[in-house]
Amino acid sequence: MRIAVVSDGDGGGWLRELGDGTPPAPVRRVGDLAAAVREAEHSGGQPPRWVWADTEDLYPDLVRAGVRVSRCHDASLTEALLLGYRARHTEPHSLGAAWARLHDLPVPDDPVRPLGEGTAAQPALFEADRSTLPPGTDRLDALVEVHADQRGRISGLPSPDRMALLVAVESAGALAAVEMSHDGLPWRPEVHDRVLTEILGPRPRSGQRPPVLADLAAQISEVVGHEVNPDSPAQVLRAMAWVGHPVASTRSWVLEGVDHPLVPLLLRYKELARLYSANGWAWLETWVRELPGGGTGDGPRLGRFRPDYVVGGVVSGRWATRGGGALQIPRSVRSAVRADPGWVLVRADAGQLEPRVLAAVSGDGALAAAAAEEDLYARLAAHVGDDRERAKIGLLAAMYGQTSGDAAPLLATMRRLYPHALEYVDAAARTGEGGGIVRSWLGRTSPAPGDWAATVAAADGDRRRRAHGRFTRNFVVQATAAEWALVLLAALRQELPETPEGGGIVFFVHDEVVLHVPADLAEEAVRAIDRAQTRTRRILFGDTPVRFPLAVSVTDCYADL
DNA sequence: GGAAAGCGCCAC
DNA sequence: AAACGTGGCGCTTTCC
Repeated sequence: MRIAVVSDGDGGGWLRELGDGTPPAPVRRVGDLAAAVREAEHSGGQPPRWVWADTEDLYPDLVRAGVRVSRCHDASLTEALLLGYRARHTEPHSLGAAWARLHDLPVPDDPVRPLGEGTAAQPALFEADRSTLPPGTDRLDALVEVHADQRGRISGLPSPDRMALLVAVESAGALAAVEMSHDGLPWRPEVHDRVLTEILGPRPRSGQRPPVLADLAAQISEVVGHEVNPDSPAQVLRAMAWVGHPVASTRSWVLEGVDHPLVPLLLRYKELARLYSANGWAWLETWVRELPGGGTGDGPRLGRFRPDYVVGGVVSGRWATRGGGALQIPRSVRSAVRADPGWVLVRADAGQLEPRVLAAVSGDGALAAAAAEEDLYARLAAHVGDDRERAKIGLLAAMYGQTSGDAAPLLATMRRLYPHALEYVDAAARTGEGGGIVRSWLGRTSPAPGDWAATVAAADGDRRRRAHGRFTRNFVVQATAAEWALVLLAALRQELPETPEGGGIVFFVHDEVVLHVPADLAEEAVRAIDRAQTRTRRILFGDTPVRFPLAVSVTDCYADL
């Protein structure tokens, strides 16, 4: 059963059951939307699929009210996928935009979502309507109409089941994203502060460098013979030339090739300055919130990092985040990620996901045989007759479109041993070089290049064509890997046991999920992960021999993993 | 004085 | 060993 729902901006809303082929049920007005949703969700039998305009608008308030739903149809994300399929990525995809296109009316721009509008913001129960529908339009009618149209467009596709699955898991991902932002990644502020102080020295007043950085900067200036700001690439470039070692850039790997006492100082400065500016005390204050009452008594101070996830924020279907740099938590501060007392972190990490995906989608028998193994690259090395590291470089080069350096001779070997796999990515690259679009396994579509005629005619047209070929070459693999991760996430939401508030999936990044569960639920969580991964492989690739092994570990601290 | 570009590093 | 895909983001410099 599907139930369309809109909120009234004041805690209540309207619901309407959607029958398959039968006339829709009458509209139901409810004063307490969260209570109505909770009731329908637990009324016995299979829970409904909630049809709504935008998960980011509706679901955070439900989650704050303590309500979780199992399934939804996010009309906005669905519209983006369907527009993308027709290579119309740049067109607005809100409910209002979809409705306007149905009625040949001017299409409104998508609303801009400023930072922190997710669950990170302070509770503001059922915020004002953010609809892009024209004033006076019945929002529930519009939603029902757009939803019916979307289902029709899906069923008209060459592979409707795949797009239906993609829509379902994209929507489930949106639910998971809101829940993860709400629960947050457990983060100990005092551990983070201790790490920073050990590496950088005590926290400085604002505007000053921490002691260790200040000392390094002074040493650098002393070696050069005059004041140098190591944060300025231009000044570092001049300083290197001044000491007799001109370099083309100040990138670390370039400097590493230079033998001069200035180099280790600069490299050390870069490393520490990065930590200070990207994940230093300012980051900690901005992004980690202590739980109310979490710091009482002798216990540790419990905090939460709550990034704002952007589902579908990357063309390939990977997620982006808004603020906090959640996709790049550096190893040096991961020791601050600790389970609460009595709880554990369960991490599941898909190893070698992209080559396995390539084996599955291309149907290459030899690569699939290697991908049936726990360590794909080791098996590859045996095939190729080379060491593991070089076999790995060869395959990655094939997927990324690298042609120079070490990879060139390896590629020829790869092409001979895994012809179908190589042809799969080569074909995608050829399409891209010709200005065409490619699709993932479930039908997510690469954006069409901008004015292609102008691109080709440009002075560097060849370079641009090849760059677009590398993009489409990688897209077919990366976008399908992202789908695998989305299906896993959706399956995991269903398989996981109920946990107390704050438990469940708390972090997700490309091919890795982190759960936070009471210690006595750890074993059950590990079993749930195992069931979810089995379902994921079967749902996506049927009876493929390819395995997608997940490294699962249970621990107190993310740095241990 | 703020926006945008350029650089560089972090993650997968 | 170093130019090969997707991103976020902070700092400096340049532009208006």
